[in-house]
Amino acid sequence: MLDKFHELLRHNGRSITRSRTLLFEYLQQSGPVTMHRFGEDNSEIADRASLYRTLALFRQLGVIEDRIVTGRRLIELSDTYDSHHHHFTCTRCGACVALVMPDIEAALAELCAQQGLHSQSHTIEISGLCASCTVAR
Amino acid sequence: MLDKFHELLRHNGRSITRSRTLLFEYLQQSGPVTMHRFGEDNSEIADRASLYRTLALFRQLGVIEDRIVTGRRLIELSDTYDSHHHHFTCTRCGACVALVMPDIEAALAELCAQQGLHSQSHTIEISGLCASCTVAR
DNA sequence: TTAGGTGCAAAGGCTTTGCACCCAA
DNA sequence: TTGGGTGCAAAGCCTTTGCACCTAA
Repeated sequence: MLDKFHELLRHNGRSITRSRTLLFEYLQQSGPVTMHRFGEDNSEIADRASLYRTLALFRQLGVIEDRIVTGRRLIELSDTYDSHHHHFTCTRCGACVALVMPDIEAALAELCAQQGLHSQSHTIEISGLCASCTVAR
Repeated sequence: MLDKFHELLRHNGRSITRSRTLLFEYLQQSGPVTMHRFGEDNSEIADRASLYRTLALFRQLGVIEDRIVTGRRLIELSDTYDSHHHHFTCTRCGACVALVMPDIEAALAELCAQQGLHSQSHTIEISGLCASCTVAR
């Protein structure tokens, strides 16, 4: 994944810098994070202005994507740099479960195709009660 | 829908004011809008501070929801106040197509149920090329 | 060597807050 | 009548920009 990332930078004529590499690695292990958290966790690695510039570059190159989950905006690696999955968020305890759903994704693409739409990417967010909370209620 | 909205306000001990009603009606006919657009379109109806306060109230009462589509944050009525649907956004021309997919939604709920998850709500966002842009390419 | 990248500080914009006045109940 | 709602202006933050210095290639 890191090699792929470096190759992407090279291919786009961008430098492979220490901070870009560290920020990419951070996102790999952090999972979805808020901008606030991202800034706090990486204040040692780069200046705030550079953090914003780096995220802007990552977005432009398709390395990261923004999502809103339960009203909060999150930053996370795009599918190309992380295994493709979706999330179920529990509205009671906040737990987040990863879901893989190849069949449903295929059906979505098919539905689009029927209407002449060429689907390239998608996000699916589900919220509700997780198993423990369903029982606890 | 408007009656339901007024009932919600009453039920929560909030006043039914002219601007709240007008802003609700605006959202009904505008569909998803950016904050920028929302502010511009409603500058005559209320002060900017009131617009923010009204949106905060609408969020708190579950009247509206925020979403990110193609990187932009949009404000729109939640399913309770608008017919439930999802969007396909064209990455080339920005066109937005509403999609209804009852079968896929049922399959999603079923998938969750198999894992002990009780699905309450979901959002599905798809992006790609619309019919015209697929041809134009 | 040099074009792109980064830090620092300042500017810019969006959003929130304080307070006095207004209006729905 | 009166407590919530709104307008106005100021304050707060988050994000971007300008510029000089630094570093990857």
